[in-house]
Amino acid sequence: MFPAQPEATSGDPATPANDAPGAAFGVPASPHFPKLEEGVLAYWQQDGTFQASIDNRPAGDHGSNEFVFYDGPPFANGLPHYGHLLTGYVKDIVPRYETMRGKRVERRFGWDTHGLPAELEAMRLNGIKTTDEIVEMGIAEFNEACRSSVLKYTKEWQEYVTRQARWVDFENDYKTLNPDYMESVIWAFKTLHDKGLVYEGFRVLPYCWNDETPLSNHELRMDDDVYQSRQDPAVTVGLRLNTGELALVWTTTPWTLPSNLAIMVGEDIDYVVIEAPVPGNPERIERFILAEARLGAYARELGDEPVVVERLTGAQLAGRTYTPPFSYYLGHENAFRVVTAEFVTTTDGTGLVHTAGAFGEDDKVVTDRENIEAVMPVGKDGKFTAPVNDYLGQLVFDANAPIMEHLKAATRGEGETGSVTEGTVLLRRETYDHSYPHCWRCRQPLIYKGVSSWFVAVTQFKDRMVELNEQITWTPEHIKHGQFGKWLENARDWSITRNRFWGSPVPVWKSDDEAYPRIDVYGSFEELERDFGRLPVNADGERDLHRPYVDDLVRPNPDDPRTPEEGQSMMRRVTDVLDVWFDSGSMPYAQVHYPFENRDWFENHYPGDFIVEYIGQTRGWFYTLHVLATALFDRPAFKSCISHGIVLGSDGQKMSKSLRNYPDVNEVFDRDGADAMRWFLMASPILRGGNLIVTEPGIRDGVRQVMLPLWSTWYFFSLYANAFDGGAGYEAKWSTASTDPLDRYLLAKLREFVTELQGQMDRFDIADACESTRTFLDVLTNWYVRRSRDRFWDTSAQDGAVARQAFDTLYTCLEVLTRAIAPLLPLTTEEIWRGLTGGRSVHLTDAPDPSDLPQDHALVVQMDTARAVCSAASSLRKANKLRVRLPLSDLTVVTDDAAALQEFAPIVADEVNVRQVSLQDASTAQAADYGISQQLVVNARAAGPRLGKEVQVAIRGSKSGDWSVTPDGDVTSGGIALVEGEYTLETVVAQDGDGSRATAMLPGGGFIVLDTTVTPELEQEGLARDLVRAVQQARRDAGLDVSDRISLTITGSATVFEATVTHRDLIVEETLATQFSSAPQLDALPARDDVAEATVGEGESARIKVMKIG
RNA sequence: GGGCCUAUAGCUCAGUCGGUUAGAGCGCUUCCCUGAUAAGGAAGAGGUCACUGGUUCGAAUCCAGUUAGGCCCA
Repeated sequence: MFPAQPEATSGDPATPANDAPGAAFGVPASPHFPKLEEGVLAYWQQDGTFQASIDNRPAGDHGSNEFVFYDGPPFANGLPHYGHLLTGYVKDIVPRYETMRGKRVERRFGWDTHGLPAELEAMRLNGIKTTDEIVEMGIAEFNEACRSSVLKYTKEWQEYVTRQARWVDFENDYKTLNPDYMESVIWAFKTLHDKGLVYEGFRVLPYCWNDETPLSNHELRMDDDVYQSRQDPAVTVGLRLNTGELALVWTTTPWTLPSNLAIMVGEDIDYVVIEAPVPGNPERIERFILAEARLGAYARELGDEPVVVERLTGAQLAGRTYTPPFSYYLGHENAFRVVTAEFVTTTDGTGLVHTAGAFGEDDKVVTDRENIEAVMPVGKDGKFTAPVNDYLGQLVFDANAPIMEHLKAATRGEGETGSVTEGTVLLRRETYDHSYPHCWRCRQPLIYKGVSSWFVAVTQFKDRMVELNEQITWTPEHIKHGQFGKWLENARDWSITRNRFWGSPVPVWKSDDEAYPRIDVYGSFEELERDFGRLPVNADGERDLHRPYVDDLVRPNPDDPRTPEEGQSMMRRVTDVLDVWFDSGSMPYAQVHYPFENRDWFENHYPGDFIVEYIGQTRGWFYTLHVLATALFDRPAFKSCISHGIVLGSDGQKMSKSLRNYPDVNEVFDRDGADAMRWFLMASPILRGGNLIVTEPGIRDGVRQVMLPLWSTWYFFSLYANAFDGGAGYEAKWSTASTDPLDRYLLAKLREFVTELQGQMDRFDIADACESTRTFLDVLTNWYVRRSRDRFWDTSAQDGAVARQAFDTLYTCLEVLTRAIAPLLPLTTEEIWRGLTGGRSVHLTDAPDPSDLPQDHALVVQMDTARAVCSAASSLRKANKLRVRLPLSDLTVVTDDAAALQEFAPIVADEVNVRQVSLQDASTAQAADYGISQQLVVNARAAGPRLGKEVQVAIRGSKSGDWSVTPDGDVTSGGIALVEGEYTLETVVAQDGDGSRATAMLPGGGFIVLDTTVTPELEQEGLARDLVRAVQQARRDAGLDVSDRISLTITGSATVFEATVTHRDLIVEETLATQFSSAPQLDALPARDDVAEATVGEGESARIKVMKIG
């Protein structure tokens, strides 16, 4: 009996709506998939199927049989959304598939735990806003709050992931906050340092002087009102070039002028030198340089039409030197030159930009390029420090006023000038309204400021990164040399430190006295213990590399000969923590605590075989994995990568909780199920890099197109296998021995499907695999099962041998199919496969081997032709208004190899309801018979290269009929001679035919002719079939089971009566009537509830009464 | 402002090496079929392959530019 494993599902999966046709011994006609899925999930849980699927497969020597999958760790301080589910499904499908292909695939779940989001959440929960308050609260307590916030939703995550049927190991997971993980991370830092690939420098960031902390760009976008309108003073200052002119620069941050290091110009911008008097000093004529496009903006100071003395481009200006506006950094190496920069525009200002290096991101890039060392005379409180002694202790914004006063005084040659240099001129001061960033916490205006940071010198090995990228397979392909490749080519050094609290520590200890410099870098607990005499331990006495415990490790500076009493300097850790991306990029080795453990394993499992994340990770995880892999191991970190697109809400916008523009995840699980969602996401273009709009109808579509057909086939099988031999049932077996053409076709088609599917899965082409599956299911249900139905209840001939073959074939097909697509629909296939075979789990089996199935491509092609014949014939019936139940005498099929279709003639005859299917070779068909003619088709692909332009003439000739064939077989079209292979001659038929027949072309060549003559005899049989149909409907309406025997009464006109007499056997057999009577008088049956009325034949009325017997 | 991607039926998307009649699913209209299927079949309507120019005997396809949208960077 099927299902062979009734306990596979818990409870009764049948829906209440399904009581009419009756469940087939426990297999419901229309299952409630979510409930079915929960049953399977419970079974896996209790059976330990997941672990068994791994244990089943040997790892091989040095893990040669392992497929290595890296889980990109999510940050779990929120609940999972569709994006997580999407990657989760891919992260499940690929390992499941590889497992069934014989590989051992360990899957460890990973958690990303460090970083700013955790800190912000902890600050919010504790109602604090500044880093000072964190220190006040205590770093230990604060970090404890971070730790609990990032692990807050792990339980929910586990539930979601389990519900989506993703098999992943939560017991043996990795967390970036584990001491072992962090030890590997500092090992990586130290290794990079030993290779000379990390250095300390400045990083320019938005900086809040009030909270005394740099902000991330992420924080800049925190609120819409971070950018507020603000009035600032703007000054235009002339700086004295070595060639004598005054280069005019414009800035809205006068306070950066004391730190000026260079002037930037646009290479292709046109500049002019003009002569004009100095404002407030009319006798003093100077030569000024500014962009020609900006002349008009300075008409007030320079005159409407100033005398242009010289014109030159930015490129010509570059290289000149000048005297800085203030004298603090006079003599600074490489500084005070005119340099070119791409971002200089002439939309405002003067077309010359002053740069102070460490007070702007672009500025920093340019000064780095020019080897100008940044200066930083502004302290962490935003106040000036040495050597800018004139404004010492003043907040930079407050210093704007005295700075401008000093410039003005120097220009006029009177009053206090501070440290303004000789010859510097203030041309204009104005007030400027602009959108300016403010701190999202304290609302004070931010400044851009260089802060100390450690960098990975990516630029040193980026060429190697580009080379190693060639070894990676990307999906979609264009990522390789596009988004990712371009990013690599333009890679900059990576700032890896953050002046924060919750993260892996920067393992660098520095002397606290510059007089006795020393730097120590540590890469393990052991090294720390060696130098400090103890390990960093937390309050519970456990090894812990987090702050503040690691900061407690302090020791005297060995390079300082003084004694502690003499004030010996101490080695103290730099207080920064590492960028969280350093954590996640370290995941391949850190998750196994390499190199402290698992050295051998790691060496043989790196690079990983496969990763998947969304396309934005080309700048994130994909990138940091690649940087660290290249720098540390000179290998790529992964061999193959899918970067998928973005999941959008139903309105095409980003998913947003407030807009409620996407269906709730749990609602979908509860209503449609995890396999339905899996199918929806996996069959979509999102895995090719496109975007995806999540809609409820889209999800249900997959259920209707794939899951229901698959299930219905299984239901059909179980229904009739169990009903076999009067209910005794038939134990179908795995067999490919059937000689029936439909069976052979199905198995050959199945083989081709499995081959195709595996090719797609091997390429991780999941979307195409889904499409192939959908196409095959269509063949299975809408051709094979539909055309084979009567064989399944034909238990008469040869002791039911016909039915047995059909059952065995369908069993075999379902068994192979469920194994083939088990990764794509793991829950549904599990239920079916277990019901079918009684085995433990489809996921413990091997993927199907195509060679177990018969190969017969010719048969597949022929059957597909037969299907085309049926389709064309149906179209003719429709055009001639001849219903399919009305039998016709003949359908003639004329094709090139008609004999090959002989085997399928009965199938076609039955499908299109004709008495006879005549087959005729095209070569022997007489033109006169059907009004056929020949048509010339030019093969442009073949003829084009030889004929060139002439081919168009030949094509026009073939279409207009201007072509000929000589008796010798020479073909000419449009006057152009064609040679063998450049043309084909096809037989065509007039598309209409005359009154007694209808003709139609077949898509692959050939045509069909349908005899449309309706004789009285055919008319009568058609009527009888109408009656059968009406009786079947009556059976259904009466709620009878398909195998119930009935007593049948039919009444109607004389025409109806005669049909029941002539076709009594047909009616009785088709409707399982063991008692039958009919009468030539409609009213012989009264019009009552249990009597059905029907219109049959050409408008004849009939009454039908059906009664169950026994 | 820069880089990358996308633009094909009402909707969502395929479209191989450039080959002359551009496909699928969904939706719509009409008809048909139904002893598994909340189904199925057929026909029909629906296309300036975003636009402009170029290369070519021939362009949805290759090239350049334009427009619109998306992602990332600035």
